[in-house]
Amino acid sequence: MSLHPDFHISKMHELEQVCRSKGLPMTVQRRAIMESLAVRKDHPTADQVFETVQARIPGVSRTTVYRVLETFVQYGIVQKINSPLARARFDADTARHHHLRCTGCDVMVDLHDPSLDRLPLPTPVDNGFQIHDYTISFTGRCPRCAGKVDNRRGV
Amino acid sequence: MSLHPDFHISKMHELEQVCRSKGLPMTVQRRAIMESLAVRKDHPTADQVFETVQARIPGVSRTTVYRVLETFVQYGIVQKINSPLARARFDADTARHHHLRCTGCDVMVDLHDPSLDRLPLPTPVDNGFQIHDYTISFTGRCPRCAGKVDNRRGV
DNA sequence: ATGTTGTTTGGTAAAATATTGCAAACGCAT
DNA sequence: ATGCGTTTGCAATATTTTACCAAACAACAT
Repeated sequence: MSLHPDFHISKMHELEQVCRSKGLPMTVQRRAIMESLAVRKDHPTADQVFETVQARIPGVSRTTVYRVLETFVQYGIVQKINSPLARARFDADTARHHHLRCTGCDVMVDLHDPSLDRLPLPTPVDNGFQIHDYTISFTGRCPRCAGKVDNRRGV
Repeated sequence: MSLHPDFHISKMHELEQVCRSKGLPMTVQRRAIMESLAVRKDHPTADQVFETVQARIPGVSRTTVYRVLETFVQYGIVQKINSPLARARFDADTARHHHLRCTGCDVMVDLHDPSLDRLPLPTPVDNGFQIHDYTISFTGRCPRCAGKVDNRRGV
């Protein structure tokens, strides 16, 4: 377990703090959505979060889940993560870390590795880009898919 | 210009070779789609490619563009690249390189930097992942957006 | 406890994005 | 030119995401 075992608990505290300091109401939906995301170690799409939240709040609207996730991203307590697939994926861990995606089953997990967190940031050269941050996306095979062939070559 | 100035020309040769060796017909659509992608320095979505191709082949179908891009990805002559946004983006450059995305306008450009291409690959530890490859996604501000505030915080 | 206020939610609709099935058209080798 | 297998375009469909607005809710002050 690379993450703090009580990660989702501290994440709920963070949510409370942000809501309080920004004057945002702490709704049951926001609570359930954050907890559903923070207890997972994969990086679900908005619809996958919706399915999980539905089990806890039967009448919840899909719209709400999409909207709340975007709100969380805007307040910096959830991040959208890099994926070449077409759907956005979300991650409650906003500290710098990296991701492993299995090219067999598309599962995504975290990689915390301090030695990868101190890459020298490229400086603005010919393109003039000011670089602020980065994440590394590793691709490979999870243990369950190690034997199979890729279902999505090149992705 | 970090890429070879005749990149799109050699890319067309590569397409011809792949089609020939795999027995794929070289259609005008495939030619136009590859060229439309290869001449760009940004990394368009399938629909953006469709718009460009439309200008050259007025009756082209959106379906064809989506389909051909996926075919190119399967044959390894185009890659889907990492983006936290919801839409898949495509890149005709399949050599290892990295990407810069502006958090202001979402433009994506390449970063070729050999010193970033030899990162030590993490070995399977507790998670058992066999890592094959990686790309680094840098975020920052392009020259045009350097002064503005982000339109998508945290993305 | 109760009311007030501003925000959020749910539901519907629709926009945006992506995929499928099939007949007609096309590329390529002969 | 002819024939074969593949690709294309179209139309329909599926999937993912956003917009709108009346009703419900959270927070705070009574």
